[in-house]
Amino acid sequence: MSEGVEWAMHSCLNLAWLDSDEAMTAARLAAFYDLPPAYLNKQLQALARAGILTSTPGPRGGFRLARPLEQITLLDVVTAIEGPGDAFRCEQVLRKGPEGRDDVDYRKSCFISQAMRQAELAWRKELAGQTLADIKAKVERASPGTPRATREWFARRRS
Amino acid sequence: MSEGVEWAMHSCLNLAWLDSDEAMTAARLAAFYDLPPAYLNKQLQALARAGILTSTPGPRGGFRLARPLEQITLLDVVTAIEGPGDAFRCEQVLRKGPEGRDDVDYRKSCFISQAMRQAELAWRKELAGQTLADIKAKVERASPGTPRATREWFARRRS
DNA sequence: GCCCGTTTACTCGGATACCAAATGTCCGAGTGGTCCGGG
DNA sequence: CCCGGACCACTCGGACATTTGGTATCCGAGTAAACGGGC
Repeated sequence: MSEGVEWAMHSCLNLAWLDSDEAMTAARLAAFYDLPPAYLNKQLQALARAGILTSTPGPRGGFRLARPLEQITLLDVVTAIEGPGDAFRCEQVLRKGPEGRDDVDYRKSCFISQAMRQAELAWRKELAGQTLADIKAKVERASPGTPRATREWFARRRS
Repeated sequence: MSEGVEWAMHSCLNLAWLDSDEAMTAARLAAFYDLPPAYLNKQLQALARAGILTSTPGPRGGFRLARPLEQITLLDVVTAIEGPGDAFRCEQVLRKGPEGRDDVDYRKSCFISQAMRQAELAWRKELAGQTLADIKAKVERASPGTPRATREWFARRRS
């Protein structure tokens, strides 16, 4: 799985801890975790394309959350970065076998494919069951100073 | 996910349909689905290292199942091919943050990491809940001629 | 005919190329702020 | 002092390198069978 998933989730949390009326630059968000700025920008673009963030160019521009964290599941973020395809992609090897037929979609009929799909479905269900708001609440419960510290760090780095 | 997982599972099923007292060559198993022989050999080696297959060199050598299908879960095959690592590998980006500490294992404490791990756990649980014997039974129920046809195909290709 | 040593052909196993995708970087289009001149 | 326009700095967005891992291939070590000669 791509590295950008982790970056995207943490950056979304940071965005949630900032005043939502001001946009945050990709460069600032990258500096917070010492990440390559241009590459994080690429990931944030993916989030924007997925409708999770909104992007505004020009001075005072940047990224901000497109909707409240309660409406952003972990699956949303993963899908935005990794794409909608399944991790296990059935290449329909049965078609090349001696009994293979061209008019059959083995992604549906092959029992191995079905089992793998079922497992990924369980994975997706778990991810869809947790929102970033849940994560945010857990973090604030474990270390209540995080929101204030994060805001202050970005304010100090405004220079 | 690697292509080899699909190849490995189908090849294990084919091995199960053959007389288990004779080993089957990687080249024959590859020819059944028109796969690159040397590359399938590589995947079968991984299965052998994982203890799923046993390999014997020399003439009349090849691969055979190391244990009955009932004791081979889909997770076993996936782990053998993909390795034991998680798909989502937490790079502990929090450590590089302003509040990051070197003596903390963020793979354990980070709530994002926990959530992703929980989802993968559900995925693994689904895979571990199904054995190749279950798949084999489903196939034989859907198309009972498969075992005989497979045996005959390999017998005909013995030349 | 039977046994044993040699040859031989066949298999896995790992070392070696190749290629696609993830990772990382750079520059241009576009926007909003800012500054300056005029009223 | 207030307003309008031009300039400018800043940001995203996509196009362009680089590196890593998956894909594919080839050749050697080792083994068991087969063969031939001797008893």
